[in-house]
Amino acid sequence: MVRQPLTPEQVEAGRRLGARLRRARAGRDLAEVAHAAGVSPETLRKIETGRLPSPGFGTIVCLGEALGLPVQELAAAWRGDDLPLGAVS
Amino acid sequence: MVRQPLTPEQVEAGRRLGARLRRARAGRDLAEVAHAAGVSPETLRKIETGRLPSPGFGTIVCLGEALGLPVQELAAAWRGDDLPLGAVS
DNA sequence: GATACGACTGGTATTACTATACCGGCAAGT
DNA sequence: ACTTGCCGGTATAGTAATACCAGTCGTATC
Repeated sequence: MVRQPLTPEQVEAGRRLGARLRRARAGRDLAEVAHAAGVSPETLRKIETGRLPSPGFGTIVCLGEALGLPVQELAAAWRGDDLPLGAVS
Repeated sequence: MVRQPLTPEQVEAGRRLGARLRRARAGRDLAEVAHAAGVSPETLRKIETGRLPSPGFGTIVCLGEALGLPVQELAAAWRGDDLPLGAVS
């Protein structure tokens, strides 16, 4: 085996992570935040919409910094330990 | 542009991250830890040696859990905010 | 000393995915 | 209508993740 496709669970995790990031960004301009984090706007948008389910570690760290969001939060969102119930939009 | 190669800084960051992981693993068997984290031993070895400078976010989260290492620590190692001086083996 | 065992290393190969860019479309605000 | 910002689709270079292999080092065992 070489590299099996992402499991649905990983895709789900990516979606949670993206939702968390989007919520943290709130009003700020997407392109602005992306630039501050050192990633392209396109990439950030795809992460937020869950189309990049498992971004690079550094990418997430930089985004967390740009958003003032602790990495721990993002890890929790990724694992799903974050929104135990139907929390939030 | 499509995806420019990793910058030397990113490679450096990957090396720091790998070193941190290796230190955290300490005595434990590499294969055992890798299995616990849900990654292949080969992959973990490459991360530890810095040959995978920018692993997936989920990969690092799982490894951190398997090693009992907070993600924040790993993020700090990645950024270099961790070992200000010549700290440690 | 030679052999064997165990764990780590560097190299190569392969597939799936990331990160980026460009496009046309759609909704809201001016 | 025009601009601004987000969206989904497509395309592409480069990487992640995995596997296999041969070589090395240290510790035993013979």
